[in-house]
Amino acid sequence: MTTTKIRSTPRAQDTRRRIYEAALELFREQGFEQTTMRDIARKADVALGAAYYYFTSKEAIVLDFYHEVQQGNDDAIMEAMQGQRKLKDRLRCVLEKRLESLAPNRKFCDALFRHAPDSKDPLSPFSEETRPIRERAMEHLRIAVEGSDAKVSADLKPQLPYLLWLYQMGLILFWIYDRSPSQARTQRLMEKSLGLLITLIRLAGLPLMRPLRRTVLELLETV
Amino acid sequence: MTTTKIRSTPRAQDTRRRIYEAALELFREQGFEQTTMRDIARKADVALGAAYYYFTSKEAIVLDFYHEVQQGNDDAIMEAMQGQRKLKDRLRCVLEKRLESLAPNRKFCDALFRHAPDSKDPLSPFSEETRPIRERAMEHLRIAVEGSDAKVSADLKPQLPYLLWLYQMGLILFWIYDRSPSQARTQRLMEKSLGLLITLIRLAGLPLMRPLRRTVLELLETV
DNA sequence: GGATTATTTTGAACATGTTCAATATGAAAG
DNA sequence: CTTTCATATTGAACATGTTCAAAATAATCC
Repeated sequence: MTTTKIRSTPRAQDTRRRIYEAALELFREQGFEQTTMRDIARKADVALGAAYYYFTSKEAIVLDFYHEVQQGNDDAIMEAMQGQRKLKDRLRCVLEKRLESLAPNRKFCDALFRHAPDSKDPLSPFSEETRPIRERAMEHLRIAVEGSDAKVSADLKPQLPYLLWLYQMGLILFWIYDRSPSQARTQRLMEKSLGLLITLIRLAGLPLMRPLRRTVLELLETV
Repeated sequence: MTTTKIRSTPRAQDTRRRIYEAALELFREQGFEQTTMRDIARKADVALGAAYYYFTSKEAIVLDFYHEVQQGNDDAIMEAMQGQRKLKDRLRCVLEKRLESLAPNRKFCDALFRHAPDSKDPLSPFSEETRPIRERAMEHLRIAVEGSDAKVSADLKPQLPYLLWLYQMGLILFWIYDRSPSQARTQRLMEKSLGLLITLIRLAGLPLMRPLRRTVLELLETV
């Protein structure tokens, strides 16, 4: 990670951790925007500059958090998928676990999408720098497909994880800004869109759809 | 518009205009981020505060620009569509004219999407405040469909302008960050995606697709 | 243990978006 | 022409993300 210092004494690790945790707590309470780097430093009992010694920017803290969450949820996702064979159920596992793990910190997840469209920005989900995170997420989705009983046409299969990842990011984005109680709308959207997705994947397998499928794949090539 | 002062003397209008034009020129030269409100004020020969007397924020200047561009291109779009009957061609007209009108200022259009996902933000393309702009754009797309020889199933028709608008916004976003020479990739993407779009609309008309179409429309209801 | 070097910590300084109280300007009224 | 009042303009002040040179601390070497 760009934001992680490799050489560091245990004491430094501790300071870093203190800053990280102070930040998350404040973000959780007041949101990302409302929280000041000065607030964070004060709460962590360090000088302002220390925060920047350990994190390249305010947003980098959130990225670290995202990275950690993903790591911590690796096993949970795999386990949840164990019993499931149907693609829809397997995908739902991945999506639900992902949202679940972000949930306590939903309030500041919007920071993750701040620089999203610019793939040159190191903090964008599409950037080179965040590739490891992205690929790990895609790997889960690949496994969800692989371990299911769904038939996927051979030419679509290699692109599917990326497509599903896009879908997942879209859903997360919707969830972040979903103001309905308990994000019920996201839940509904997930059910409906999962159903649609499965139908589409199934339809895409029909011989009749071959030209259409080809067009979609070509399109992907361009993007 | 929130950013427009209604009561104002000709002199004020002139000052406003001066600030606006200084801003656009600087944005064009150095991009949105790089340009300082102080730069703008200096170039317009006014004090810093004056800029904020006329515009609620730096981004509001860009929004004004977008508004103006849209207005100025109304006729051009309608004219361009005149001769065309095929839906694909008519849509291409709308998209191309839109990009064309933004092109000289492509460099700072990214500011338009800065607050996009938060529909509560006044500057978001999805916000209540930008509704007039959005509806005007959707109207163009509605006309593009209406005046074409394409058959659209009755239940899809009312939602189509919104869907097309989303599509258009996506394309603009891609275009803004398209680093290929002359944005050739956007051009390719447009052709391919337009083809896909037409096919989808056509397919959606088949009786066989009725349940699928219903699902999509339900999905839209949720969003 | 003292000197040297590397790491960590500090806080002042900077840049910039934004606010606002004070002032200047010009139009309307008397 | 002076007074009055709304409008327009000013620039200082503020908040906050970020940088950086200097100081403090810890680790390493002789």
